[in-house]
Amino acid sequence: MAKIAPRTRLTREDSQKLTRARLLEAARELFIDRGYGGTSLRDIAAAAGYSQGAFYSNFPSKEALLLELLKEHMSFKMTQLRGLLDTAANAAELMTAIDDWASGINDLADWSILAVELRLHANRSAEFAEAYAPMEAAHRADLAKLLALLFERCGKQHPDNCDVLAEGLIALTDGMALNREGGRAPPVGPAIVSLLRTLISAAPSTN
Amino acid sequence: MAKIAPRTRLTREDSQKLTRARLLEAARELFIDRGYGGTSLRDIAAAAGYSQGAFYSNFPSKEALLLELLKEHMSFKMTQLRGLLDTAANAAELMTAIDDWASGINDLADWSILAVELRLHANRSAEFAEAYAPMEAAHRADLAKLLALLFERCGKQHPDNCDVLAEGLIALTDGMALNREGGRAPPVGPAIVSLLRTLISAAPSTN
Amino acid sequence: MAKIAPRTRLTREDSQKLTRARLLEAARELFIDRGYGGTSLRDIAAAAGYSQGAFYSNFPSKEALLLELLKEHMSFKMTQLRGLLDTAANAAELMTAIDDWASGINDLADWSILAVELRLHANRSAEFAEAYAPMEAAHRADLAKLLALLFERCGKQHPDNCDVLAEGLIALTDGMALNREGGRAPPVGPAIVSLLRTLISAAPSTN
Amino acid sequence: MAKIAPRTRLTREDSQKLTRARLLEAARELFIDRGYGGTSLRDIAAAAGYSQGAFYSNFPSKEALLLELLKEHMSFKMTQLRGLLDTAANAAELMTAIDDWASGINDLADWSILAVELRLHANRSAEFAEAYAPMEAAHRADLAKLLALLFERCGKQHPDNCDVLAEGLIALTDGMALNREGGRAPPVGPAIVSLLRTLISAAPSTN
DNA sequence: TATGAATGAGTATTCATTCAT
DNA sequence: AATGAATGAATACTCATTCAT
Repeated sequence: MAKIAPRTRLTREDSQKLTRARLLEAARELFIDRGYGGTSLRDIAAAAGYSQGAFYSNFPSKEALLLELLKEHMSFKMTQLRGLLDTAANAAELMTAIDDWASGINDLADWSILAVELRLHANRSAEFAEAYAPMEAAHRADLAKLLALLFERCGKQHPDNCDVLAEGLIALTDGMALNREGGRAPPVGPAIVSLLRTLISAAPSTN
Repeated sequence: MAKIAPRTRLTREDSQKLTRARLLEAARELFIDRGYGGTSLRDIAAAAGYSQGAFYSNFPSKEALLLELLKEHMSFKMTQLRGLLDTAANAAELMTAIDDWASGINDLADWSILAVELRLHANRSAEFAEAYAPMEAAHRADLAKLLALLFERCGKQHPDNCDVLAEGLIALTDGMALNREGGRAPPVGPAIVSLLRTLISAAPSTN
Repeated sequence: MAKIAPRTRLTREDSQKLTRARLLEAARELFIDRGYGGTSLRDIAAAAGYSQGAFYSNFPSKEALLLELLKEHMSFKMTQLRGLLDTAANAAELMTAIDDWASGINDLADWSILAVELRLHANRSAEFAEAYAPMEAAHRADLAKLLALLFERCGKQHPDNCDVLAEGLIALTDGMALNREGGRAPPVGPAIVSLLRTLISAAPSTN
Repeated sequence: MAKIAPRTRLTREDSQKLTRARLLEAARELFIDRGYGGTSLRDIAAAAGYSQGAFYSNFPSKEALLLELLKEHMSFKMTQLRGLLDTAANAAELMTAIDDWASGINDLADWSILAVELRLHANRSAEFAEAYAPMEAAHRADLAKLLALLFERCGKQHPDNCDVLAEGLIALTDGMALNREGGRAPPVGPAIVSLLRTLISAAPSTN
C-alpha cells in the first residue's frame, strides 16, 4: 500500500504467483467440498481473499483453473510414483515403500475426489478432455511400469497387460474415495496395498 | 371408473404414469450425460416432451426426482444379485451365471455413472444422504452375501470380511464407469469377473 | 358416495352452496392471513378440502372470489349499521348499542384487514374498482346517516359534512386494523367510540 | 483516488450511488402503484434502466430494498416532526407550521400507501417485522411528544396517553391514504389538522 | 494487477388457469 | 360438479464473464 517500498518483500511477479497459488488452493478445497459445478467464482475469490476481478487477472476462465488444478494433481501423482520406482532397490524395500506411501496418504481420498471431478468434467467437455486424456494416459503408463517392476522384484510373472491392472487400481482408488459416508477419508491406501499383495501372491513365479 | 374405456387409449392414471416414466427416463439420460448439476429442469421437461410445470405435477423437486432414480437404480441392482443367488445351484453354474451377467451388462457403466452422481450428491446433501445411505448399505450387504456364497461354492474359504470386498467391488465398478474416454462403456463386467477369479484362486481351500 | 340416496341430506344445489361457502370462508381466512397476492388458489382449495378444479366450478377467477367476499363484507357492515339505526330509540340507548357493538367486535380488525386488501386491490384493478366503488359509497352514506342521527339524538348539531366524518372513521378503522404487532386484534372498537364521544361533546348543542 | 477527475463525470462510487438511488426510486413508485407483492424485480430493474443483476449488486434481496425504503420513509417523517417541534415557539406559530405542513404534503398519501405496504409486510414477515417495529415505535413516540407539546402550548391539558392518540393519527393517515378512488391523493393533511383542532378545543384548559 | 458494478443468460420453483376425464 | 395433470408465463435469485476505473 505504501508507495515507497525500496526493498519490497515481494516482487510484482512473486506477488502474482502468490495470488495464483491462493486462488488455486481455495478452488481445490471448494471443488472437493462442493464439486466443480457447485462452486462459484465468487466463492473461490472470496475464500482466497480476493475479488472476482483478481481471478480473471490470473486465469482466463473457470475451466482454465480446473485445468491448472489437473496439472498440479497429475504432477503430484507422478512424483509419488517416480519416487517409489527410484528409491526402491529390492522387493522388500519396494513393498515397504509402498506401505509407507499407503499409510501416509490421508490426502489421497481428497485428491481422488478431485480426480473424479476432473474425470467427470473431461467426460462432458471435449476441450477439457483434450488436455486431460494425455496426462491421464501418461500417468497410467507410469503406474503400469511400476506394477511390472513390482511383480518382477517379487519374483513373480507380471500379468500380460499391466495397463489394464493400472486402470483398475486407479478406478478402485477413485471409486473408494467417493465412499465418504458422513465421516471422512476412507482407507484407500491400505485397501490397495492389500489387493496388490493378494495379486502378487496369486501370480505364478518367474521360473 | 368403468374398467372398459372403449374409445380412450389411456386412462388418466395410465397417462400420468406415462408422463412420470418419460420424465424419469429423460432425466436419467441427461444426468448420465451432463451430471445432476449440469442438467436443468428445462432440459428434462423438454427432452420428455412436457412443460416445466408438468414436472412439478409429478415430482415435488429436482432432488426428489433424483431420489426416485436412486430407488430404481438400487432395485435394479438388487434384482440382478438376487437372481444370481437364486438360480445358481453349484459353483460351475454360479460362475457361468456371473459370466453371463458380466458380458450382458453394457448398461452397467451407464448405471454406474449415475451411481457416482448419486454418491457425490449424497456426500454433499445431508438430506439426500439420509435416503441414500440405507439403500446403499442394503445393497452392499446383499453383494457381500453373494460373494461369501461364491467362495463357498468354489470350495474356498471366503475372506473374513466380505463386506469390505463388496465395498471394493462397488468402488471398482463406479471408478471404471468414470473412464469413458470419448467413446463409450468401458468393460466393467469382465474386469470384475477376472478380479473375482483371481481372488478365488488365491483363497485357501475349505478344511 | 353411495349411489342410492333416496332421502339425500343435501340436494345437488345445497351441496354446491356448501362448496361455495367453504371456499369463500377458506379464502377469507387466508387473505387476512397472507394477503390476496400471497394466497394461491391451491391453498384456498386445499384449505376448503377441495381440488383446484372445484374452485373453477364455483368461481370464474380468483378476482371473482374476492368480489364475492367484498359483497359479503359490505353486507355484513351494512347489517350492523342498519341494526344500530333501527333498534336505538334515544340517545342513551343508541350510545349503549354502539358500546355493545364496539366491545363485541373482536372480528372487526380481521374484517378490516380484509377491507384493506379489498381497497388495495381496487386501487390497482380498474375492473375490480368498478364493483368496489359503489358499494363503498353506499356504505359510507349509511354511516354518515347514522352519525347525523347520533349527533341529533344527543342534542348536538352534527358537522356540516358527515360524509367526510364517515370517511375518516372508516379510515381510522382500517388504519388501526393494520397495527397488529406480533400479537392480535388491536382495540379498534373502543378507540372509535372514544373518538365519537369526544366529537359529540365538542359539538355545539342544538339551540 | 485522486479528487480531480477532469474527464470523468462520475467517479465509481458516485456512479454506484446513482444506481442505488435510481433503483430505490423506481421501486418506491412501483410499490406504491402495484404493491410490494405486485412488483417484480424485473419491473424495478427495467424502470430504473438496469439489468436484474444490477439490482443484486446493490441489494441482497427484494426485502432488503423494502427495508431501505422503510428507513428512508421513517427518516423523512422524523425530519418533518422534529422540524415542527424545533421551529415553533408558541401556540400560534406551531399551529401555523402544522397548517403549512398539512397543505404542503401532497406526497403524504403516497408515502402512506407505502407505509401500508410496509406494515402489511411486517405483519406477515417476522424477519421484516424485527426491523420495522423499533422504527415504527420511535416514530410514534416522537409524534406523541409533539402532540403533548401542542396541547400544552395551546393552554390545554393533553390526554393522559398521547401515545394512543399518536397511534390513532398514524392509523388515520394510513387509512385515508388507501382511499384513492381512481384519481389521486386524498386530503390527508387537512383532515388531520381539522381533527386536531377539534380535539384541542374539546380538551380541558390547564388550570 | 486488482477491483467490483453491471450484464445477460440461466436456475429451480410457483401460479392462475385450462381441459380431458 | 368435481378432479388434478398439464400449461405457459412469471418469480426471485445466481453465475461466469466483462470492463471502466
